Amino acid sequence: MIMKNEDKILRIRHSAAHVMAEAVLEMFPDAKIAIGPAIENGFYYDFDLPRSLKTEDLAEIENRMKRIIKENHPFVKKVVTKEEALEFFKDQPYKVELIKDLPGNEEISMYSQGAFTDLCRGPHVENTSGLNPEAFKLLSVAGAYWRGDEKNPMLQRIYGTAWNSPKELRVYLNHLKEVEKRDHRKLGRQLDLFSVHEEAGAGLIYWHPKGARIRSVIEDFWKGEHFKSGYEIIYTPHIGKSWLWETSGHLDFYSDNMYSPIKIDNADYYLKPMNCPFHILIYKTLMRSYRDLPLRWAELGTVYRYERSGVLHGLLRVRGFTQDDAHIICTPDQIEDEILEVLRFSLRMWEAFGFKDIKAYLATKPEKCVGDDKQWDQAVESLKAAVEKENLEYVPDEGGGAFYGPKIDLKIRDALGREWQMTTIQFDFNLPERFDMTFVDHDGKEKRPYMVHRALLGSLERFFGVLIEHYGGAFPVWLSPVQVQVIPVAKEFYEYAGETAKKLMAEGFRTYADLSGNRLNAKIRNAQNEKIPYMLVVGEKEEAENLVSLRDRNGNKKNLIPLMTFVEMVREKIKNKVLL
RNA sequence: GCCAGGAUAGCUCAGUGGCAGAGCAGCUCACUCGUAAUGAGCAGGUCGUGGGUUCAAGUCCCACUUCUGGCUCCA
Repeated sequence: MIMKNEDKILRIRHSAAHVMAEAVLEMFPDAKIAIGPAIENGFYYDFDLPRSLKTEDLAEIENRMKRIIKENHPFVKKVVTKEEALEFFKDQPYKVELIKDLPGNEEISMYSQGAFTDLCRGPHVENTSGLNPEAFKLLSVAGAYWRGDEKNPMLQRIYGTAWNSPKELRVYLNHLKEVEKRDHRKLGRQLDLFSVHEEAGAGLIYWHPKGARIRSVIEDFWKGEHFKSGYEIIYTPHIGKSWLWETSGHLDFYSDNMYSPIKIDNADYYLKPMNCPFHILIYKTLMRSYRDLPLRWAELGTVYRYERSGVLHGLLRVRGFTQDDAHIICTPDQIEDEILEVLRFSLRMWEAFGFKDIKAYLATKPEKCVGDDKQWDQAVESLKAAVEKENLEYVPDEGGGAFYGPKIDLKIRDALGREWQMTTIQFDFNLPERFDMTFVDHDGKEKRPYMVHRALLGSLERFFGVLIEHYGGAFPVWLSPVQVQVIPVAKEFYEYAGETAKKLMAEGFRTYADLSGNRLNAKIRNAQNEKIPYMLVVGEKEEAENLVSLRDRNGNKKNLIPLMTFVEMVREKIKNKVLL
């Protein structure tokens, strides 16, 4: 039998989950088993156990799994009726629930290996010997609600990873190590980029000078690109009275994510969780003609959203963040061009920051929604047309749109192959209605404009987190907080080093001279650890003829070159936004 | 919020009921030192917070805060 590789690895992982369940049942004969699917890179199984598992238990489960694998049990499939299945699993309440929920026409099958039988659609490897006892590893124990619903009991989930060969397992474990090394929280501290202060509030980010330098470069670039692309930039307040949020509907459908109000002069003010209502108020300060549209208004708008304490995560999940937000307000016949242009803009942005692998997710009309079918169709069509024109791979999510409009989300793949959802381009049929936005059309009649909400980078915090991990802290020169470190070989050359740094600063570079008491080797090492792109070593030879000796962070050297040659070279690299 | 595991010097971590430790970073001093750590010395902690058990608590118990890995959700 020939099977595709993907199919084979799924069988291995799914079978590993069954073997794990068998091992756990050996240790806890009264355990209730829930579900155990194959997932990306591995598998898990959920159990209801008499006691909580410790990390040490994983080793024992692993050993039992190895033994079971070596015992060479075939995986045997058996097709049963619903009644037979219910009878067989009568002591397994989770299985009973699953069986009861199976549609009547579906074939019900069970798979057995050795002493273990599970309700399962399959497929599996033919025999436990199809698993390599040295090519899997149990990774962690975690809590997980039965069927992902927090009203249900919490089960214990064991995560594992399984591969074709021990070598593949080693590669994957190394990948995990690399992920850990690049963790933005770790690099954020090592490179002195940002911090979070528990005593001052979780999920709130402090940007240190070096992180803020990067942010400032990002913001400048972002603003420039927006002006070039026909956007205006606006600024709006951080709080708004309850009238605003009642009108927008946020107090009805978004209040779980909003903070309690602040009382000012007997009125309730809320921290903004979104920028849209503010932008709309600006729109409504004038009568708008079709001649004024499209309007493209962007804001680096800082919003605050309540996130449950358990989900906060470094820069990637926070309670206060700055969206690179914009609203496009246009007439129905402008919408297709506008969407295409936003998408192109977004792709240009990602390219500039070094991300090339991008996938689109298109979410269409859900059952419950506002707006009429014609609007939805046109909106979805314009989204589809745009991704197709750009030859972007896209995954449709039928019925996955919000009640107020369809959207495209872009997921970008980073250097480690992980996908991050960043860009969102979202129609809104709700707010124009609620705020009674209008424009005067050719015929002199007031009509409702289309509104599109979009964030390209998503939020600056989250984007920065992804950027740090993508580059492992070694940013391209144009983004590096320090671009050039001037390193004198001994005290007598400190003056020349200082002058050199001053000249570079005058040329617009971010640069320092290392005038510490350290020795040359230590200075190089420090610059290297800070991942500074360029080091200029200066000593007697350099000072005599106004030269510098270049060493980049990859260790490449170019000795005794004129300072201006270096300046021209780096200027080119910055212009082209290359790594080094 | 829920499940599990953590919180000890600025950082990384050791310390299993009996005098709070190490390395790095910091500070001081010495060293004429060419591409990834020069050496010596000094200083640094209410052991996350509050309560309890004990002759004695970093260590055991309870509550809270917060972090990590998940569940749910999302920029």
